[in-house]
Amino acid sequence: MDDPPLRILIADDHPVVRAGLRAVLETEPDFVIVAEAATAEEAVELAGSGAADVVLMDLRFGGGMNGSQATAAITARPGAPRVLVVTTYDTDADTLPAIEAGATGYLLKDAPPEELAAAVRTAAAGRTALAPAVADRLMNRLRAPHTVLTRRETEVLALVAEGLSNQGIGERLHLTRATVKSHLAHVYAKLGVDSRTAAVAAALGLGIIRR
Amino acid sequence: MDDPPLRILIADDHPVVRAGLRAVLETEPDFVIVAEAATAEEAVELAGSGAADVVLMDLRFGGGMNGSQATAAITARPGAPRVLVVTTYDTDADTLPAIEAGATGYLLKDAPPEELAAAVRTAAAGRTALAPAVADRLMNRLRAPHTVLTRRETEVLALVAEGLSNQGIGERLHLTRATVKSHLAHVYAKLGVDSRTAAVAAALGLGIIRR
DNA sequence: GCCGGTCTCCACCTTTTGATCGATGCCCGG
DNA sequence: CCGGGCATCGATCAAAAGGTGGAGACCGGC
Repeated sequence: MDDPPLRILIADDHPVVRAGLRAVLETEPDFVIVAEAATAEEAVELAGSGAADVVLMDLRFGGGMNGSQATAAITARPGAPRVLVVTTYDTDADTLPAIEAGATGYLLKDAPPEELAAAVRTAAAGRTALAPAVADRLMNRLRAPHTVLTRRETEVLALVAEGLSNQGIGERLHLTRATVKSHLAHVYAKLGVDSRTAAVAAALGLGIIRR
Repeated sequence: MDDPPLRILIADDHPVVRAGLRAVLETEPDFVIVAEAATAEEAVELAGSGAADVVLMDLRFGGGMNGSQATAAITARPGAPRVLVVTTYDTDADTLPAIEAGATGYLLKDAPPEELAAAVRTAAAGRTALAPAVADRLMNRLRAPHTVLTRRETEVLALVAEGLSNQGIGERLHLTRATVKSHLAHVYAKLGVDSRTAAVAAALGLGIIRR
């Protein structure tokens, strides 16, 4: 084993998780943790210096840029390191943007240590490393092509989810009641529902809106 | 420093988090990690053996018993160890049951290592260790004494959150529309809202209904 | 240059919801 | 045994939401 070491950058806002990933990965003799980042911005900066082969990226940071945005920023550059998303969350809302952003893999934090190490090697080699649960969902996604709401529709729907009336939404967005209703009618059609509450429920399930 | 060591049990379904907590806590010379549990059931069993002074408890496990239930099971016994909840989630839906279940403290995983160690000592001494964010919310909770919906009201509200109409809810529960409306009127009053969608939003925030 | 999607708005009509009065029966605790 | 909370229903009325069938303006792509 005289291969060059595999250089890893850990990006997570939780000190405990950083320590955990470090502890798990350092049991592999050819892995070297070259840096840790506590914010997405920091991760982008450190990844840009070319010091790492693989970035382990969390998706949610306390504030500011999120993990998907950071992933996009990192992978956009030539000669960028591979980004392996390691997160707690396993929903469409989280996975899809991360994968679109150019993540090489997506693991869940409940993965056993060996799987984690194996995924890092897979990612370093440029191949995709997906957690089984994530892989499953992606397959389903391909079968049922996904609902795309326009920006305006999503915006209106988000306000519906906050309990506002059409009138209230209109005032908030400087629109008439008619326009709001029009947007909502389109949303209902796309989601296959026929009431605002059902739309909110469906959208929460699909990860179109959050919380 | 010839104090007896402080014996700690780590309960979390994520290997990475267990490794992280272990790594962080082992920097304290008088801390000893006596065991790790990957399920809530395992945690209850290990805590019952009297081998630990403090249990670090996650709230969400993959399946089966959750952390609050495990906390209740552990603290119910005489001579039980202190339970310190350490989790990612910071919502009423998570904190309140845990505290009611007898947790001595509640920390978030983004706490800095020193704070974590300090909290373990505080908990071991039987004093309450709360993350600032959690403490804040508890204060608010005391000011606005909490909403208790009756079983029927909660049941109706849950169906509203699924997008059913009053008529549909009535059919599902074998009630007339009038009864459903009556229950909902009470729900609105208790939650301080005036529409079904707002009620769903509020209830999700308060953890009265889930997902 | 025209087509399609998006965003904006209007009018008319039906259905649903919410608000406000009720009423009855049940059960539990003081 | 009586009050109060709970659960069940009724009726009425105004407001909101949803359905239908439009229209004009903008913009990007073929």
